[in-house]
Amino acid sequence: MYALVDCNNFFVSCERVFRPDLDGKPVVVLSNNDGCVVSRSNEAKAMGIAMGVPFYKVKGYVDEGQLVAFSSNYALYGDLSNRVMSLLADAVPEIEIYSIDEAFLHLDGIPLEKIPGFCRELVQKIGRWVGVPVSIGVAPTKTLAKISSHFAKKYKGYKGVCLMDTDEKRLKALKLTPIDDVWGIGRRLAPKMLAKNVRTALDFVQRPKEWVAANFNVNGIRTWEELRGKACLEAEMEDRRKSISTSRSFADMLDDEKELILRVSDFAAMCAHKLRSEGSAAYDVTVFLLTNRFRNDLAQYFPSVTVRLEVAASSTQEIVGAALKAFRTIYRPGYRYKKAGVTVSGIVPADEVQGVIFGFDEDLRRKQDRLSKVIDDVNAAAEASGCASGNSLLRLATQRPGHYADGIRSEFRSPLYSTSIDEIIKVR
DNA sequence: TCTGGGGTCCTAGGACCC
DNA sequence: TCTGGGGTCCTAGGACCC
Repeated sequence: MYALVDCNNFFVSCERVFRPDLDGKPVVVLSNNDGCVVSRSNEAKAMGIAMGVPFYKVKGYVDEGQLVAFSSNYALYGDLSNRVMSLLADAVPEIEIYSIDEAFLHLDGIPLEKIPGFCRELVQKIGRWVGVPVSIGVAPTKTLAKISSHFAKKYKGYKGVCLMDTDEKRLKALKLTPIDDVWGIGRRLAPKMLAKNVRTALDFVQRPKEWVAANFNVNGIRTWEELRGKACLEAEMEDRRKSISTSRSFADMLDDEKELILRVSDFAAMCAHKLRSEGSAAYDVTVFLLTNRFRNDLAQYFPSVTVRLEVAASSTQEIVGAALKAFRTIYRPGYRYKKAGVTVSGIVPADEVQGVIFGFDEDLRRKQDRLSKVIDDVNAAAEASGCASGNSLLRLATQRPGHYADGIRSEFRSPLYSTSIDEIIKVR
């Protein structure tokens, strides 16, 4: 059996850990730049606030005092996520962390009759020790465990744990699950299903396999098998990410080349830092620019280009250098840019990088890597001591001066309750 | 006025090879 | 006049997820 552990309204719940006065009240958390609603308390959902709605459409409620909004605080959510995940990892032999707020547990070895008690204890432990409410769905496949967790979340009677251990329960749950709530059926497939008169998960599993194969690709067939109780999504135990991105929308549109160079340099430096922090190096550096797609009255331009390095790199100088080279080939004056980003891919372990290319300067590479390590160490020490936060005390001259969050709206940011030493002292 | 960010996988078509 | 068959790799675009 698989258990899917899912944190309820995760970002909102994280904010409430330090603001218990907000329990039972309508609360939302906003995306970067205070753009969209990305997490809602049950009370906010009940007000009709949709997932992903642009914030300006509901800001009126905040002004009237009917709704509390928070800018996103990823340092806080990341920290609480780590705490939840480590409790889970201690409880079972195998865990797959699926996202910041979800994990699959493999329950092999736990007798079926003990699973409900085991899961309820986990729910209570996480509630007591971290303060975040979680729901657990248990079923023979991951897709069914997802559905099971929806029931655990939706109906109070389950007390946070729903077990789907018989065919009877499975079919009943499938009947109550609209097809677009199924994991793997998204924005495009759902209308296609409805057009073919498949309205619920039960309608889908009742179709013959040949019908599924004729109408959908292998993912459709996998979803169908999973819903019928045959597990076909294996553990993806990849320990190394295949790509790393850093991108932001700007509070205002930018057209100045020099200003964009500062931003692209920052994004590239952040990618390089993330690469080093997991002991990786990358061959490919992609830069993209986007104009404002919501402004039909303005000229649109969405260029993207990838530069391939001869030898995988992770130093700030090399990644930023490649990103600026890429930027220069796509930047066109006369457009107003709303967003830019850098992605590094072709990721390999840093210690397997070899300088076998003719003309590759291994001595220079060693110096660059040593300099990057010094930059990381100094910046980490600066941040820990509170004299520079959120960004690098040490940075390249092509990066922006000041805080990296400058020029990005975050009007409703909560304090760094759990990761800033000053805040931790206050809370205690 | 104001509309996020970070990932993965699959597939079709083209380039290239023998 | 008549012009094969089979394979791999890469890429862009599309789909999905949170």
